[in-house]
Amino acid sequence: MPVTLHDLAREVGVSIATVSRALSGAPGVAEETRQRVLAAARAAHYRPNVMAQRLQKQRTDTLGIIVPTSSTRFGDPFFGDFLAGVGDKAIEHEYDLLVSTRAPEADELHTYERMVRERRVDGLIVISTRPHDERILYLLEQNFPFVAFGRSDIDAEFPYLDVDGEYGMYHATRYLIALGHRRIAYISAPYTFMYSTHRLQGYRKALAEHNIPFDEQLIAIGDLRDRSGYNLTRDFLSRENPPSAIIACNDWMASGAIGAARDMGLTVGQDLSILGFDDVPLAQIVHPRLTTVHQPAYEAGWHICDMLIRLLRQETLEQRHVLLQPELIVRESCGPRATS
Amino acid sequence: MPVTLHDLAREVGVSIATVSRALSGAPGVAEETRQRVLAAARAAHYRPNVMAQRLQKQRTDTLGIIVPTSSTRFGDPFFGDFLAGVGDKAIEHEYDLLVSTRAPEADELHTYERMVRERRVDGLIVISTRPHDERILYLLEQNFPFVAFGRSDIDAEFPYLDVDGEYGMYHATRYLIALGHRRIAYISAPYTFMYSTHRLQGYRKALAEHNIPFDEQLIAIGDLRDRSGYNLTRDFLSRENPPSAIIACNDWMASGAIGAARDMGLTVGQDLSILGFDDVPLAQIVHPRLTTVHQPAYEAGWHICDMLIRLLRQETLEQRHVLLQPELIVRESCGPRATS
DNA sequence: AGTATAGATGAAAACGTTTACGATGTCAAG
DNA sequence: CTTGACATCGTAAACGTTTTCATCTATACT
Repeated sequence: MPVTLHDLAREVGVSIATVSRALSGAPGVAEETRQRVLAAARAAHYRPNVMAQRLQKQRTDTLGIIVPTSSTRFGDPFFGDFLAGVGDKAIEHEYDLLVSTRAPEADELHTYERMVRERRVDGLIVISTRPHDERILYLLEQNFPFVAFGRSDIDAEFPYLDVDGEYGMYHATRYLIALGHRRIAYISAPYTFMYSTHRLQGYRKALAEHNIPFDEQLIAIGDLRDRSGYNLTRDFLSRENPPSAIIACNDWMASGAIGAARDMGLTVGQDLSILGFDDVPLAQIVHPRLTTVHQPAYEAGWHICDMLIRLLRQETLEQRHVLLQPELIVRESCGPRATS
Repeated sequence: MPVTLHDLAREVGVSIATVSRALSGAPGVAEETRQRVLAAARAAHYRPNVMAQRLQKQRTDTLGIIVPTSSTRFGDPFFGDFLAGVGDKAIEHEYDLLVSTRAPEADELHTYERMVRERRVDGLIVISTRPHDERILYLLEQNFPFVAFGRSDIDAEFPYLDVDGEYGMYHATRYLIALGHRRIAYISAPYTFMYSTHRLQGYRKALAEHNIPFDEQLIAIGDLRDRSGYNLTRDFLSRENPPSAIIACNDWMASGAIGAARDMGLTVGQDLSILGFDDVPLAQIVHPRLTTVHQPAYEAGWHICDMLIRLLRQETLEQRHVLLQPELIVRESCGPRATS
């Protein structure tokens, strides 16, 4: 039913080859003919069949991203912003964006194979990288174009963009130290995320620089949700020698920590300092407003997508490894150590 | 380079038609041949070229959803959850999910045309419906399969799933009235969203039932962000006869309202009652925890996607119009009217 | 006038599938 | 032995493009 090149060709009285050339702007067609074709196309509301184009061109003009919905990550506004950045960039260059949630029961690599082997997409964006990331190893092995959001510790080079978690945590920790804190608890993200390690590094580096011994007891691992921030904070605060400050690996856990402190009768920002990571909108809503490390989610998505598109177009990337330096946003949840 | 049907055919010594039949499970191929083909396919790691299949079948096996990134909606975790529900359902039935952000400068309908006329997707999910929704009119006119999240006021029937905002607001308002409140301010969403009207209806209905006159002065329109909730609340509270309760059309504005009340020295839940809508994770984090109307975002996305797939498979929908009744979640942000 | 050249066009192959149709072979019933 | 039914398989068309190559015409040059 929809109008095809063939229809237009018959209409105008030329061959489909000429129509194709006229519409694509290819050289080798008389200006007068081109105008006739364009007029006919407009009149008939012609639109190309993209599937036919894709089969012919052996390109899908589609980018893919696979997100685990089971994890906490999808409901996180950080992710929504990231995706918005990716999407805006993609459409700017007329790429489609295929978002696939990972079927929970299925093997994760199976989802990647589906994308790669069945040629559903031209390139992939890999998010929340992990140590020894098998997805990256697979894509490298298949020689499939991708850009990762985050680094990994595998023994191979690949293009990525990452927010420098070590840098961010280093400065956050220094900030707390400058405020007089010495016992700073740290609520980490699970070590299955590569960034956990980096951020912890920054924390340790700042401590070391100020000759504060690293205390294993002050490290806890949360699940990124506010509930675990709450529980772990209650745990920390009920010890005999409680910390005077707590750093959480994301704003949700930090917000949970604020709730715990409040429930235990402490004034956050005075009796206890709490510092987050991400700077999601929530950070400005909780009371007191959260001092945190800002991750430019939208920009990161935008930039990664840009890198991937350049990769696909064979343009040389000026930088295959981008490390963004996050900024510490000082609000009200941290203060000088209470002199008790 | 990748292996095709043709390669397999040559390998096994049969025609590509037989190979195709064997792989697809179609009848008319000897069991012994089928096994040989399957073995060869496995050995060669054969995967079909989906673009070729799509061109041939005239189906894309892809669902589309278009999201405006400029609006506040994308960063909203509500939307992330919704999308997760859609994505999980889609992959369950082996559909791809195409997520397109609307190019901000471009005409919105242009994005829909791209999807429909160029046959990028088999069906669409239309979100945040509006009064006289031109997108719906367009899809109806093109006879293109879609399911809407939300109703509209246009003069035509179409399949949708909606959360009954009138029901939700009606019960929320009744709840406040039962607590003794009479002057209940209402921070609406912009009327460009269809649900704004419904929710306001529920509010008015509850008032009318209790013979409380509707006061235009108590209605304000926010932009869904916490900032506007904050500003409008300060505005309400600085009047000579301030309301004793405030309903906001989403949790973000409600959270902003909580901040404003706090800044003005009021204790939320005692001096002032605040009620939200959506029940995003934030609602449990703010202090006091927000009494709000729960919208099942994930389930809604899941269900809508299910409806769309059934539509595409020509199965008859048991219900073309689904109205979910949201539940009031009572927490701590509302209390009896202060007897001053 | 003859010929080289450039520009415009069409025929046809190709992309990798699915499927309608026809051909072949086998076997049982008449 | 003939006939029909059935199972199996191959041929070829189709899906709607893009692109290579050959053809044709008109112009310009010798």
